[in-house]
Amino acid sequence: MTSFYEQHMRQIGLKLSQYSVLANISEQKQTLVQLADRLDMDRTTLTRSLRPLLDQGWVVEAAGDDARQRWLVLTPTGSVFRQKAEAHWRDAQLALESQLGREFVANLNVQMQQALSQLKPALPEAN
Amino acid sequence: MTSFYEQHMRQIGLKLSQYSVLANISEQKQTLVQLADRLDMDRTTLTRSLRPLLDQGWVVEAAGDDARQRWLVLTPTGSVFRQKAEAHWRDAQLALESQLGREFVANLNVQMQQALSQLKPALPEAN
DNA sequence: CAATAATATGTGCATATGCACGTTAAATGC
DNA sequence: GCATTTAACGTGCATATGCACATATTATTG
Repeated sequence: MTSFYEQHMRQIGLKLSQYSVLANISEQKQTLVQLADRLDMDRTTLTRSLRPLLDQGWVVEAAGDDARQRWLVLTPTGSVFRQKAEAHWRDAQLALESQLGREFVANLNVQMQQALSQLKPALPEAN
Repeated sequence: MTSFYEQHMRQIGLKLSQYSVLANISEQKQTLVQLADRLDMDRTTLTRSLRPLLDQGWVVEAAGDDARQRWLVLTPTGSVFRQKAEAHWRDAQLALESQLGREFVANLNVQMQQALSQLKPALPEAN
């Protein structure tokens, strides 16, 4: 399934993980750790997925009162690109649904969410 | 979920992928490609997962009439170890079921199988 | 039967990922 | 107010994976 999405996102030069980040940054500023928590991904992996988005100017880092933190903000350019990316994401979604059935995919999403929330507390090495 | 199984298999020094191979070799000889197909995994990844099993003497390579092929066979020692490994696998399965519910896991298995079989023909880059 | 195609396999290389460690800065304890 | 602990972050290193390529062997075709 991921390779399905990868194929579609490649058309605009994004890895799936990069889209995932872009889609969750939005305009409200967040810290790296906050974002990593939200995405259920490793903090250091996020650092690396983020780099290209910073290089492209879609995301910028802003300093706050706490000098350790780096606030991440989606730029206007990033916002425009994000909309474009979302269209491709929806294409992928539709293509996937045409293979598996709309309900099948919807069910799977619910179940994966459920599995994640129930398994996460049981894993000591959880992100 | 994989990390769940990894934890349990680590107790007998196996990676999940290695167990997966061991569990599917059985005593009937197969080629690398046949086994890779059965496991839906990349041929070259299988080569590498197999190495430790060969080193431990749980699997041996036998030559046949076709000099290109290497027939893979589970040894008696391997068979004994496999049974031990299967016990740990079942432990992991039970632990997982205790977290998610027995039916939930069963359903997931069915759905994953279904998704795989329906998606695979649609992917040009499928293994 | 020679030339070409197909098959079975290993290996180099690039990439994604997570953990251990280091560094800087804030918070807390006494 | 200084010492210690905690927090936020980057980076080195190890590993798993898949693709591209190389090699050897069998099949096919003219």
